[in-house]
Amino acid sequence: MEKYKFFDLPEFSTVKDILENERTNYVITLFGLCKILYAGRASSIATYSSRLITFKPDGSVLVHSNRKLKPVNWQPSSSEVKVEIGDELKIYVERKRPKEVLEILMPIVYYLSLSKVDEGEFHLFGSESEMVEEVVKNPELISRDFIPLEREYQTPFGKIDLLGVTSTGYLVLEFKRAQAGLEAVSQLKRYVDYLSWKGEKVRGGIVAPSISKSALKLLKKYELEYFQLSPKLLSTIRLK
Amino acid sequence: MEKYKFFDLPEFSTVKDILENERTNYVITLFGLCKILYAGRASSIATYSSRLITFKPDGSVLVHSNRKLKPVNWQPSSSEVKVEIGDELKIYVERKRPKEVLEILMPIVYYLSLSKVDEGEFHLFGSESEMVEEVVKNPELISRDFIPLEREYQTPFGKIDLLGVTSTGYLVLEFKRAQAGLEAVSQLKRYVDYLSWKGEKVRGGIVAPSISKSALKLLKKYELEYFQLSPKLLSTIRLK
DNA sequence: GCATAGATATCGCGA
DNA sequence: TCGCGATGTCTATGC
Repeated sequence: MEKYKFFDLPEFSTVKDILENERTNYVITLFGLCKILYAGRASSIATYSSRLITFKPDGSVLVHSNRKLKPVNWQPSSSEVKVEIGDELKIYVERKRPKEVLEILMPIVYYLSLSKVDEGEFHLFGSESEMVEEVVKNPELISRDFIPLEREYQTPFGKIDLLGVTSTGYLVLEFKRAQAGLEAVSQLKRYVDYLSWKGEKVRGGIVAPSISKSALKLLKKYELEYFQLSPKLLSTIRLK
Repeated sequence: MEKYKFFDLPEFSTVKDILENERTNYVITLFGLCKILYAGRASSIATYSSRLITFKPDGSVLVHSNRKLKPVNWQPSSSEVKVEIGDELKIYVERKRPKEVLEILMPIVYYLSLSKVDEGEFHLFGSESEMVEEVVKNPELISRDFIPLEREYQTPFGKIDLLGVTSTGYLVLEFKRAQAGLEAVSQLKRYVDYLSWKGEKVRGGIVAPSISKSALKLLKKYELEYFQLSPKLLSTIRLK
């Protein structure tokens, strides 16, 4: 199988044939004029304009304009693609659950390319779960008397990142890899409320590299605590 | 200016020249073998693999594998691109704040394309703010005695979607365009707590098309309310 | 520039 | 399948 193929100003029939028969083998890119209708969880219209459209083997579809990271329109993986030929090329991308349809109308396709794209290996460092691991290994990062009990402790109102005990009772820890905001405090409060309702003696703390001023204010109103800790990045990758 | 250009197995010098001189005019797509290092808010390594790399005029960069919607690596708009030629082609994409670097190493570029992509018009229907508008116009959707006072009412602990009054006092409404979960309840509780601390008589309600079981349970624990309402989609766009 | 919250969020995980 | 929460979330908006 070739690494890639390229079609200059392809006929509609060529595009239809390729989208129907090669979609699961190649990443297919169309560049052309298109109008896009979307209906599903929301609905949208994108008027005729030159855009780049990408179809992936898993059924993902992305429609990109000339700016920003996010596509103008899209369809997540496990979508089905159907093509009809009329005055325009009509491409329907349908997703079953939730039921959503993307309708791509193209009066002209400037080019089409097929690329044999692979998955490759990928490793990320500096996630929230790595911070939790760090504290489990070194509980004294929180306090001298902190003993971790359970990660991802299930409550009826969500999972506690790390539940432990100190000399004064339970300690609920909510971790954030970036600055903690109001949302983090509300989330922690929810878990602490639950244990309190159960009659437990419980404290709660946010573990994050920083916390916003209003989040800190709210934290204090709720009588919760803040522990400063940053995620560890991979030492071999460095900013110049 | 041409609508697009295509280069089969371009020399490194050609890729460098184009990335340096045409990046603000065209959306540039590279298909080739690449290894990717990222360092910034987190850090990551993506091992050598065939991927599609897109550079947009605003500085956005996307690296796509063969599956899923989200790029493997990326850099948001306002990033700078630098190219160096050695044994491999080295592309550095740097973002100032937060300081982040993407390092793309390519032993081979299979093809390069330049596409004159436009922005186009875009309209979306069915957002949360449309639901708020609907309730402001028809307050009886909430209750006979509900009078809306202010949208996006600022508190020190976040914005209230819609603040109003009923015969029993203030009513804080938190809207969700999709099913409300625990997070929505915690958010609402935060606003209600604030007004309570101020000494106001206040009720709170979630306005959403549905609510999860545990969220409903938490809502009742907190003595908050639920109002069923769905976002309106554009009637001219219909699922078949 | 900072913070807050929405999003067709997407995605992975666990029950 | 559903629900929940992290995400290098991104993005728009208001202060």
